[in-house]
Parts: sequence; structure tokens; C-alpha cells
Amino acid sequence: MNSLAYALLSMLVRKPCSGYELKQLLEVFWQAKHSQIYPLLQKLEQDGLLTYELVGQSGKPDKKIYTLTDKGLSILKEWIAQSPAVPVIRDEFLVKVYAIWLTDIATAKKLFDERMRAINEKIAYREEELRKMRDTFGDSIEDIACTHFGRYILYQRRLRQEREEIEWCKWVMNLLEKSAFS
Amino acid sequence: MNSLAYALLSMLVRKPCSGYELKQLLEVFWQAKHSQIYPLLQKLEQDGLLTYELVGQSGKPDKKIYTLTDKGLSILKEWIAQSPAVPVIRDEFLVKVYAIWLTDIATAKKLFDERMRAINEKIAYREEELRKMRDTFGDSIEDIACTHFGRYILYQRRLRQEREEIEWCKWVMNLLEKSAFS
DNA sequence: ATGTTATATGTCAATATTTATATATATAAA
DNA sequence: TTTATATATATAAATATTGACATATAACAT
Repeated sequence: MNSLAYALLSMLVRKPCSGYELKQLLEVFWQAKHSQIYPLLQKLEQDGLLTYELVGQSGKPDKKIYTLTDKGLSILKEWIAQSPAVPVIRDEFLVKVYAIWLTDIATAKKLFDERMRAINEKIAYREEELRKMRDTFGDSIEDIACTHFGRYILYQRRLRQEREEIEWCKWVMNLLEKSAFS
Repeated sequence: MNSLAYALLSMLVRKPCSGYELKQLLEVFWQAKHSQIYPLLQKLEQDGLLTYELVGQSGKPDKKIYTLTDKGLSILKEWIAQSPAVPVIRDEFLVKVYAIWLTDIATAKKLFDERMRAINEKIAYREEELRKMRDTFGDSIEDIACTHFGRYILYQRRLRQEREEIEWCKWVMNLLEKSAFS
């Protein structure tokens, strides 16, 4: 059982999903390719943590809807109470930032401009998702027992971090402007 | 040439380092085990991007001090100007947060308490590092041409993100308190 | 005395992850 | 009419990463 397996269980405990849907939902805390997700779902099904049902669709390919079993739920619950592993962050942008003093100001600005554009897109998406959650669930979303509580606070965290990164980018851009005139 | 290789070059362009030292410096943007770093340094040396010198020490084992070559520098410079890959974040804590609605308030609080403790330690370390940089380099640290500029803005980013996460943790803790009395 | 931590490097096996290839249907755009 | 995109799953090969084992010295604590 690796972390990705628990990530899948954490998603499925809220509602049954297809592998395709899981991949998209996973984006918020554990990015994975479908080539990793589909075999792992099969393994979890074989181990009795999940069951699946084939669902035919008109106009789209059939899909497998996976559901968490009681065994899957109890394994997940046990895992949650244990101390989490140290987080892994691997961000090429940050590597480039570290070595940015090697480049000219134009290159540096371009790097930061593109980063800000990408983050702003994410911010718009998070705001939309949070708006939807509040519209659907109201104040109950702020109660730990709500099935959407975890998702809600996680999206809030991401939004905060993304807004914070925009502020930092602006601060750096300002330093770059100053450097340009000295 | 993978991202870790460029991360090593980005470190070495500032100053020659041993593999052991690189592992520690890498923590800020690309966590890697020594079993990945040492063989990669050897490969980069064989490819002519690095050279090394054996340095004997009294009271400590000998070390290999790696230095960037001209070839290494030009390859690094080319890479910096290209668009970075999308960042990867893999944080077990966030997976647990997603499924936190399954647990009781005591477990949830413990999870957040420990997270805050870990982050506060990092904050203290970043503040100390930033203080040292400012003491050593003064205002020149805020100029893009300074060899420490990248490191400086990166530590600033980390510090901001870590402070922001503390605020988020406090916000969640507050929601947990409210849930406890309803 | 004995165990632990920090310094320092190395290798191998196991596991995790990505990249590439494959198949299939429908819609929208060029 | 061809091309791209979204939905959906699957597998094999290549690469990246971790975990375990190995060695060695010195300081420090139990």
C-alpha cells in the first residue's frame, strides 16, 4: 500500500468514481498519470479494498465505477491516524529561480510572467470550485463531519498558497525592475 | 539530463560543493536521497559537466568537491530559459486532510498540531538563513546579478508559504473547535 | 563500554512514476 | 476531410526514486 493507493481510497470514500475521474480529482494533492492509476485500482480491487461495476454510456466509452469496501474503509481509517510522511516538492521553476542570477532580466521576467499566468488560472478554478461547494452545502461545509469538509479546507489551502505565490512573484518582479535601473 | 541533474548544476554554479553538502542544500526545492545524488554526480563528471577534487579532512572522512565546468555552465544556461515542467507536490498530510471528516476531532487536532510544529521549525530555520544572508551581503542580495539572489528569493518564498500554511492551520483549528461545540 | 548522531561516499534491489503505444467513440474545429 | 480534444481503459518499457546494506572516523551521550 503506497501513498497513491491511500489517496485513491480517500477519494472513493466520498463517492464511487471511475479511474478517469479519480485522475482529475487527484490533481489537488497527488498528481499521477493514468498508467499508474488504472493498474493500482485493479490491484486494490483484487485485494478486496474496492469493488467495481461496469457502466455503459451512450456516446462515451464504458467505464468502471469503483466503490470502497468495508475493508478499504477500515484500512483507510487506520492510516489517517498515523503521522504523515514528509512532503515532497519537485518544482523545476524553483530550480530555475535558484539559478536566475545567471540570466538577463528579460529572461527572468518571462519566467515569472508565465508562472503568474499559470497560477492565476488555478486561482480562478479554485474560486469557482469553492463557490460551487458553498452554494451546494452552505455552512455545513465548515463542519468536520461533512463529507466535503476535507475537500473544502484543502481547496482553501491551495487558494491561499496560490494567492501568496502571486504576491511573492510581484515582489520579485519589483526587485527585477529595480535591478534594471541600477 | 533530468531535473535533479539541473538542480545539482544550479547549486554548483554558485560554489563548489560535496555531494553531502548538495543533499542538504537541495532540500529547499528538490528533495533527494544520497543514493540518487552520488551516482548522478559521477555521471555528470563523466559527461564533462563537472570536475572533482579529493579533499582530505582531519577528524572527518575525505570528500569530493565538485566544480562546474564551462560545458556544465552553458548547458545550465540553456535550460533555464526554457519553460519549466509542471510542479509535482506529493504530500501525505494533504491526503489525510482530504479524508479528515472520517476521523474524530482529537485525531484531526493532533494531525494539525504536528504539522504546525514541523512548519514552525522550518520557519525558524528560514528566518535564520535569511538573517545570515542579509548580514553577509546587505542590500546587494536584492540585485539579480548577486550570486545569492536566487537563493534569497527562494528562501523568501518558502518562508511566505510556510507562514501562510500556519495561518491556514489556525483557521482549520478554529473550525474544529466550532465543530466540537455543535 | 555501548549506542547515537554527524560527517562522508558508495552500490544494489525494490518500488514508484513517466513515457510511449494501443484501442474505441463522439464532438468540434480547421 | 482530416485533425484535435474529451471521454474511457490498458499495458510495456524506460526512467526516477527510495530503502537497505556497506564502510569509516569522531564526538557525544548513556
